[in-house]
Amino acid sequence: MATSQGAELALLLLGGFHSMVDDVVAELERRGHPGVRAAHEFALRAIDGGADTASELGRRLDVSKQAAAKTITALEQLGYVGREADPGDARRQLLKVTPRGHELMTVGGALFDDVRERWAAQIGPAALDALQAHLGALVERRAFGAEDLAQP
Amino acid sequence: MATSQGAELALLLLGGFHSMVDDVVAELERRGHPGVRAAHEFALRAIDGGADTASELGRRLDVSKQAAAKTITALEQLGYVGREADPGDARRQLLKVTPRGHELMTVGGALFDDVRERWAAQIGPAALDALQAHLGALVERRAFGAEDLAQP
DNA sequence: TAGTTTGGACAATATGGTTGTCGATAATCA
DNA sequence: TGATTATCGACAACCATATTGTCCAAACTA
Repeated sequence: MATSQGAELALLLLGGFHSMVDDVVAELERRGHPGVRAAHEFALRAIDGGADTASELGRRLDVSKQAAAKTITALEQLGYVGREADPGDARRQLLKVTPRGHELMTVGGALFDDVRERWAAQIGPAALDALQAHLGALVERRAFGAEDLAQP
Repeated sequence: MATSQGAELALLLLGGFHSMVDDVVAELERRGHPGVRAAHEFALRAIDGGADTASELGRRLDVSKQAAAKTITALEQLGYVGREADPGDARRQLLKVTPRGHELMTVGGALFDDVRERWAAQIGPAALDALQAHLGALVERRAFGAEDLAQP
């Protein structure tokens, strides 16, 4: 029966994601950001976007707060985020993206855009825009979905 | 700076994949195939497509043979594949998809197609076909990429 | 036949996720 | 106000899925 069209599509979506991410991560390594995972990138964006506590990050990333806390620890050890006590709430540890963290976001974002541009050159900018727009319509954005990933 | 268009696209690709897979896995559970992960589905398809040894499966899935072997063990325990000695090569353990395995492939494929149809209804069949075709052009199919996945 | 590849297994390890529990602080409401 | 409830973050135990490295036996190959 050959692979179903639907399964094929799923594989393409995953393949596309990995293709972009592998590219970006490899280049990031070359540009002074070794040890970065795609998940870090996305978590960092979420933090910068307002998820300033571990619990909130967990909610936005749709993972448990414990998982989020682990990611934060990693990000902290890599020097991308800092934590400080919240003066208004003694339970909270406020997260703040460091300058190096912002640098990573900038570089990472540019690299993602590079890949996207390469893709645009291949199938045409209009087609890619349409692809992205349609995908956006299909996938109700759950704030910031960044799960998965692997390869050390 | 908002999220870069490129990063956005990557997230959408991942989100789309997860959206399809979560749906299919949940429905599969309801239809008598509990414990199945998307990775199993894809591995099974690869095996049925000719990856009849652990090493070969690893190559096609682009993971280590050890990882492939573990997947095979899982698939075997779930009753989806069988192993038998290769009469022509004493090192090999030949893999064979069981009838239940084929049943899973059929049902799983249909479920993926269902999701795809729902998507087609949302953005129009032509748009979805174009999306898939373009994605296919961008992602040089590496035989059968099925990595990632998570949530127990 | 000697040397190299290959298939599969085992062990150790890493990553990234999960529950569950807990103490401390905040928030709510009776 | 004071008691209950909710939330934050941390710790522990665990699980799933990968990874590398090592190893042996079997199969090519020069």
